[in-house]
Amino acid sequence: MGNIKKDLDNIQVVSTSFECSMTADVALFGFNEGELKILLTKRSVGLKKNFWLLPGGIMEEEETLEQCATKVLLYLTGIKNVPMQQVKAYSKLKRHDVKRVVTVSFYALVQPKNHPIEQKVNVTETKWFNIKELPKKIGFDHKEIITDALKLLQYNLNHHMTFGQLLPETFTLNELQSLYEAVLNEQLDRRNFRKRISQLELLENTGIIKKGVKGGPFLYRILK
Amino acid sequence: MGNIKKDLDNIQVVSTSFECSMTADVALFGFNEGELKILLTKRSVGLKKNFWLLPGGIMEEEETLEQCATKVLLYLTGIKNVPMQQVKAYSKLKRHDVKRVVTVSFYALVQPKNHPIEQKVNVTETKWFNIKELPKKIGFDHKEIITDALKLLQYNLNHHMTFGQLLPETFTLNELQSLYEAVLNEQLDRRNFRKRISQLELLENTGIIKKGVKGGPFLYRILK
DNA sequence: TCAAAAGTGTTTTAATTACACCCATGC
DNA sequence: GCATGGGTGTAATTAAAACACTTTTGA
Repeated sequence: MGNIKKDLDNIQVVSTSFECSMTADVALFGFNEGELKILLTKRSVGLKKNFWLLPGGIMEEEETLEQCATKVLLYLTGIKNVPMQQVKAYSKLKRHDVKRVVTVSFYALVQPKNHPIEQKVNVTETKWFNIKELPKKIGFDHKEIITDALKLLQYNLNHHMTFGQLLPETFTLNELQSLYEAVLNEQLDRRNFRKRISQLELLENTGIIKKGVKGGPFLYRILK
Repeated sequence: MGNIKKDLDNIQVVSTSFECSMTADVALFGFNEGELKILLTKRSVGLKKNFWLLPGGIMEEEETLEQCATKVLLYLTGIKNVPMQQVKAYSKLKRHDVKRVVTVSFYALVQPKNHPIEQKVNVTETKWFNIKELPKKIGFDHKEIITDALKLLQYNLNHHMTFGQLLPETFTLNELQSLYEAVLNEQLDRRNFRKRISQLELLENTGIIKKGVKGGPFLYRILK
């Protein structure tokens, strides 16, 4: 744990305190074709060029971690206007190869089709991966970050029906159920699911029937 | 959100990246006389001399945030060998008066009687406060940190019966119940509580009866 | 017209809640 | 011996799980 005398002196924040680079990493989940996806990038500069990474980048002096997360997502993928949910801080000593970097992870939820990926500077490839089929070469500790983010997403969906922008503004109950099934990775009984959702009283039936799909399902929206 | 061109350049971690002081703050909970307590300190140096603060201090180059949390608790209070649970990162721009400081909070659980407070350098006063009777003048954003830590403690106790060292190694079921009641801030039915606990199958009856208390209650311990 | 998906209720089972008496111990 | 806390079970309620047929629509 280092030198005790020095630590004792430095426990107060003073001008000589150790400083550390901080980054925000974003686990961006998408829902598409009944599958839960996550967006990974390959960078053209810096370390880990041959590894898939979460969008992430360093925090500047005049921004919070939340703002940083929003910024890096925009700059690396062109995606914006997505609420961020903090997950966890990671501070292992050797997690970055060159220097000490502490990262704080966030997750965010979008529909991929609403956010066509913009190829950005410093990025060679950006791709949606099925959460069940992640690539082997994931850089840094981003595999662990993805796992932790998914757990929190599962918890929040299950307990508060928070699915952000994973679905369009109006959606059928079957679309909602298949989202639950993809996120929780389990099959659900249709009637029990609908009963459970309906007694939360968070949705309203728009009265509009979705066209182009057999059965003529109603579209629902989140109750304001 | 600052200068876009500069941010684009700096999204990679490079030698010129912004660096920031980081601290770990510890919400140390104690259980005593049927009440949930939290330990706050007044510092003799630095800012917020007239404010109560959580034990906390800056992270050094060669330690993780978890190690830092362990260290600051030891140096400010003499308390050691307590597992830490990460709660959340706080990164508001003006949260520290002098310079940019990002903190990550942890909670830990002890019995105050096992950890007599050692008056440490840089500390003028250290005191256990009933969680329901916190002082008005709490510095920085530590009030918010306490609230968030308590919520996580409540969740973890309720869902996983994780009460750390809040109780001695052996304890009666009534002691356990009154811990639950203090943490969750609600009354529980004795028979329903015991049924619920017993079907978790996490405790074992030592067969030993606790002396000095009427009724002759059995002592239990956590099953290994 | 037929294949595919939507919509809907009831029964069974499990979990939670409410509730009262006798026993053991310390004072 | 009596006041205090310890220990225990059952009935009632509520929540969760299992389960099948009819209707609607697109192809």
